Amino acid sequence: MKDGPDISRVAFLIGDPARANILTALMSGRALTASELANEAGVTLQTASSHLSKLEMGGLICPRREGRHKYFRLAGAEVATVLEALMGLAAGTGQLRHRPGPKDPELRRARVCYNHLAGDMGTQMFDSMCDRGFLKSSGDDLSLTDAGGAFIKGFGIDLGALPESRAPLCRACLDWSERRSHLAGQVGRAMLLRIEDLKWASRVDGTRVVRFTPAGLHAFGQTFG
Amino acid sequence: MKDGPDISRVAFLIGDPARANILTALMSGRALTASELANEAGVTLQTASSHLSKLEMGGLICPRREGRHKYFRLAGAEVATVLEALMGLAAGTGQLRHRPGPKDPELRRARVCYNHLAGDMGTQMFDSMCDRGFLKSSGDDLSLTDAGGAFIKGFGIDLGALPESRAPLCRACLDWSERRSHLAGQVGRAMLLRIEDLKWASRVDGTRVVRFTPAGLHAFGQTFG
DNA sequence: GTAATACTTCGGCTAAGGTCGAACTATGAA
DNA sequence: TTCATAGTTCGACCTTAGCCGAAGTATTAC
Repeated sequence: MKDGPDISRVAFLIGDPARANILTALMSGRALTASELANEAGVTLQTASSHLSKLEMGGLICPRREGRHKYFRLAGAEVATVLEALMGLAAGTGQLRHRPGPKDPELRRARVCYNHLAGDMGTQMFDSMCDRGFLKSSGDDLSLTDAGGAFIKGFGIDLGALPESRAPLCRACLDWSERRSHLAGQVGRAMLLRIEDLKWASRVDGTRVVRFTPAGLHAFGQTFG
Repeated sequence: MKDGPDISRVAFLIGDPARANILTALMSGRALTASELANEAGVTLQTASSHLSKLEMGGLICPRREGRHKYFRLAGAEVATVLEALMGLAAGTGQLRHRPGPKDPELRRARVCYNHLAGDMGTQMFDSMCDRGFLKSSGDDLSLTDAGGAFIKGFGIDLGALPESRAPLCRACLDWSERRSHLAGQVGRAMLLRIEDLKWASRVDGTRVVRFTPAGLHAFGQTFG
C-alpha cells in the first residue's frame, strides 16, 4: 500500500464545497480578493479566510498583497488541469451533475479555462489550427509550426513579446464539456487576450463565461471555420 | 458561482486517506476483493465496506460479485486519469510528498497505470514509438499509423482481436513521475499484456510495480531503444 | 446438516473540522 | 486624528463522518 504520492491531502482540500467554489471561481484565471471569494463561496469572510489559508498551505493557490487587499490566484496550470479533470469526471458520473443553471449553455459554448479559451469554441479553434497544420504534436509535446508562427503573427500576436518562462508555448488541455482538447500554454493565453483586444468577445464579470459579439462571432467563424 | 459540475463530491470521496489508498491500490488495474482492499487501506473490513459502498455510489468504482467474494475495479479510465493528475500535483506541491519507500525507485522505473505501462520505461516506449512514426497525434487524438500497425502486429498483437468498444485505441496519459505522456488506450493495454506474455516482465503482487527480467530489459532496450 | 469464510448493517463513541460572532490588526481615506 | 474597509485570529458550537465491536446474511467447504 501507499504507493506513490499522497493523493488524499490535495483531494481533501478540494473536497469541501466552499473551497471547491473558491477554486472554481479562480479557474477564470483572474486573481480575486478574499472578500470576492467569500462571496463566491457563499460563506462569511472569516470562514473564507480559514479556507484560503488552508489552500495556500496546500500549495493550490498563491497570495499577493496589494495595499489592504489580498489577491489569490491558482498556483499553476497543473492545478487547473486537475480541476478540469475533476469537472470531467463529475459531469460524467451522472447524478453528480449540477442542475444546469441558465448560464450552463453559455459556459459550454465559450468559457475561460485558467487563462485560455475553452468550450465548444475553444475546441473548434484548436481543431482548425491543427487541420491547417499550424500545430504539430510531436508525440507528447505540442509545438507551433512555421506556418503556425506566421498565422498567429498575422493574427496580431508578437511571439517575441511573450515572456521567457518555463511554461510551454503550446499545451493541450482537456475540455470537460467537449471531452476533447483545446489550446493552452502561452500561445493559448495570448490568443484569448488577442480575441478580447479585437473586441470579438468579452468576459462576463464574476463568471467564466466568454460572450462573443455578433461581429466577433462572424469574424471567429471566418478565421477558424 | 457554482459554474460547471460539482467537483467537491468527487474530491471529497478521494479526500479520505483510507479511500485514497483503496483507489491507489485499484490503479493496478486489477479487481480486488473487499478484504484485500481493507488490508491495503489499513482498516477493518467493516470500515472498508462502508468506504467501498460510498465509492460505488459516487461512481468511482464498479463491483462484481463472484461467489462469496466481491471484486472491485475502477469505474473507468477517466477515474484513473484524475488519480494520476492528483498524484502529479501531490508530488509537485512539495511537502505533500510521501516519504519515499523502498519501492519508490522501482515504481518510478516501471509500474502499471490502470492497465498500461507507466514510469520511465512507459514514457521511453511511448517516445520511441512516436519518433519512429508509429503514432500520429492529429491534434487531439492519438492514432496508429500504418507503420505502427505493422509494428505492433510484428510485436505479436492482433488488432482484430481487440474488443469493439467505445474506448479509443490509443490515448495519451500523463505520467506523474516523468511528467510526460505514455501510451494508454486499448493498444497501451495490449502492449503491456504482450510484454507479460513474452515474460519480459511480471507484476509484483500487491503493488503497481512491474519488474523486468534481465533478458526482458535487454529485449525491451532492443525494441524501444 | 454444521462450520467457516466473506461481506453488510447497526449502534455508539470519538475526533475533526466547518461555521460564525466578536475582538484584533493593518492599510487607506477624510 | 478619526473613521472605514480588508483581512486575521480566537473561541464556542455543532454537525459530520470515520472507526470498530457485535450481530446478521450469504455463500462455500466438509
